[in-house]
Amino acid sequence: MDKISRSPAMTDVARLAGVSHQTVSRVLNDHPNVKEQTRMRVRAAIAELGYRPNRAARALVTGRSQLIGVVARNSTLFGPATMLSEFEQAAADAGFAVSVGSVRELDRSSISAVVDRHLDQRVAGLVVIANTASATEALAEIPGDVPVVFIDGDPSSGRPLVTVDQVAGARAATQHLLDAGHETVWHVSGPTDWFDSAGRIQGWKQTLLEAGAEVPPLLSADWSASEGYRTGQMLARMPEVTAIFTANDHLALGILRALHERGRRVPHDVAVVGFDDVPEAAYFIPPLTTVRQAFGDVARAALTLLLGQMRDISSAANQIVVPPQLVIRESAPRRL
Amino acid sequence: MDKISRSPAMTDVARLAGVSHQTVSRVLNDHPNVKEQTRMRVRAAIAELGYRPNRAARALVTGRSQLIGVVARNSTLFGPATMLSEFEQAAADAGFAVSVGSVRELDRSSISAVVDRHLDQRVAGLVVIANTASATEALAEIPGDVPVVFIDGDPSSGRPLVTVDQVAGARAATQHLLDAGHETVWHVSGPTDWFDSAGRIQGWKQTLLEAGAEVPPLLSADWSASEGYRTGQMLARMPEVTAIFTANDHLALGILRALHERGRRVPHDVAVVGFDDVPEAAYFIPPLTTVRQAFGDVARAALTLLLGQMRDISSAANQIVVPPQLVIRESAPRRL
DNA sequence: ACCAGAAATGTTATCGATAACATCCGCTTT
DNA sequence: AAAGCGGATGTTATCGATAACATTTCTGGT
Repeated sequence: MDKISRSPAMTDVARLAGVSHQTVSRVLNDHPNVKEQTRMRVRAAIAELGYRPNRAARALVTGRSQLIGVVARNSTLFGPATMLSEFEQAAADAGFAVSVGSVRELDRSSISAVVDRHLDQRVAGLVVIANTASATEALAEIPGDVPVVFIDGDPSSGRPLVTVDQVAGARAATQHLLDAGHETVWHVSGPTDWFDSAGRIQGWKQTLLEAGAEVPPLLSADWSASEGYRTGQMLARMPEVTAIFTANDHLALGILRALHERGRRVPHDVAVVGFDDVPEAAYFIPPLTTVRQAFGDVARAALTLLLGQMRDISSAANQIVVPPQLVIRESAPRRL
Repeated sequence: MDKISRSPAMTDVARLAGVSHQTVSRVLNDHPNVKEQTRMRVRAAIAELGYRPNRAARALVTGRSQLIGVVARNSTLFGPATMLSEFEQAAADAGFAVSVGSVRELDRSSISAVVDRHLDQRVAGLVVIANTASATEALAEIPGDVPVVFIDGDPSSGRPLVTVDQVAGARAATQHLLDAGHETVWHVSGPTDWFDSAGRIQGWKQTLLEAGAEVPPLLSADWSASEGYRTGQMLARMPEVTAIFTANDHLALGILRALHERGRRVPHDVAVVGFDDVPEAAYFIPPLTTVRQAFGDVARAALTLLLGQMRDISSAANQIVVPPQLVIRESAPRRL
């Protein structure tokens, strides 16, 4: 009757199987020195009782849990949200739970607080989605003995990091527009303190310089359709603007509307290229040419790096760069 | 020197403060029977050592952690993603970490697996974002002694639940279109096994019936712009269609494009109302009239219910319904 | 000044796992 | 046949907190 009162513990399994609890532990951890027959007996007992190990107890004694802590800025932006979702899925497949600690701002003290909360939980590893420089500064808060991987952080930090090749994506977008016959390409960037933005600006500028094209003044905005619209209202007034590369698809959406309102046809008068390939980009008016980021690949690569560090903490300092892919649609066709 | 070797534990604090570890525990848990002076001494010792309690140890002895488990379908859909983000923020403010366990499908066995993983972690409570009926079935898997709140689930289940009033939102949208002078309103719904979809369909139909308007055949789709486009291609061919209410904004986007391609002007020929009010809805062509859901309110309400149950498990069975809000823009103005 | 009862603090047991060490057993080796 | 060895298993200590109970120290009332 008191069998029901609480979930079974290792000793209950041991008693039923007629072994010591340590042997049960060995079976659970695939220790080699267990006789096959004993192993099966224990397995049977586990199944019969519906035993499930208590992670808290394990975490207490090993000092590490089956939990991966993620530090991210609280946002519903497509990139970060997708990244989180993909990472969570990858971690689940590997048997890890994911504890999300989001912060309103990526400043040092907020990050420090979230990291501390994660360390209290004795997380097995940390993933920091660090899209601004301020986040990188906070890495000082993270002790050296806990595995960490940065997603989207500062490539020059030397820390293990996975990121999409923003420069290459921007180059592909810009080059595509030049190849279509435009004299130059205007760029509406994201917030300049984001690494993503910086990489895209760099790729855009480099491509123009190499092609000997004029580099127009940089316009920057946040990531919203709203700012895209505001910026688009200006660009629409300038007849010399025939090609625009925007730092994400939502900005592009706002720009498309501003162009539309001013009677400038896309792509006849102005060609537009976005970044991200949000699922609805193919249904903008007109369908958006954009750069797709393989968030799933990034997430899986980050997990792989993290698992590597868990096995051997000194295996750090690997950096993985995932290539993006240009998706050509009507807003910027191959040839006008 | 071995001070550095491991993070300080309660006994270290106790020694420094000259009290027993139990007194430290009392200070930490705001037990009333501690002299003010002792309390301060302990606090000082805590600060000096940078002591932070080990959650695993606490979870082991209390059988419950400072972790809230969320079960959600893996998706980047605006609604679920926003909900998760908002809930995480609310939980963090209340001192809880959130462990996300996402599933590919909301079928019984997947949910059961995720719930088990959460229970292994000895979560303090569970939140199930249960937007389809199949998820509700799986509630049988959840033992009765762990606090649970459903978001978006089956209102008739009797379980504690927080949801947006989908019926009211759909009524507002439909009535708005009727008031603008349309004879009837067509509806493109989401997947019919979602509660959201069902509520919106119900509100739409009721409003038409009460107004004595004809009820057109129901069109259903998934939530994507792609399906919206496909459906829109049909609707655009039917001259009698002058008003469309879609189950979310992305569907509306696809429909807007299909209408545009066929030369049907919005709102002159056809008025369109969406649902969600995604941030970029104001920048569609034309800006979208839609129904805004207060996800933040839902998330906070869910947390409140959960905390209530943690204090007193029998306090269950509260249901909270959050009203939505019609946002009128150009795709369906007040009067044509 | 004394005693009861409450307030403040201390002691010991406990949660459920792994770590470290001890033991037992059967085999090979000499 | 004794010694040595390694595989299989058991025993005991341990992680760091809270729970339960024990003890000491204040109070206030007479």
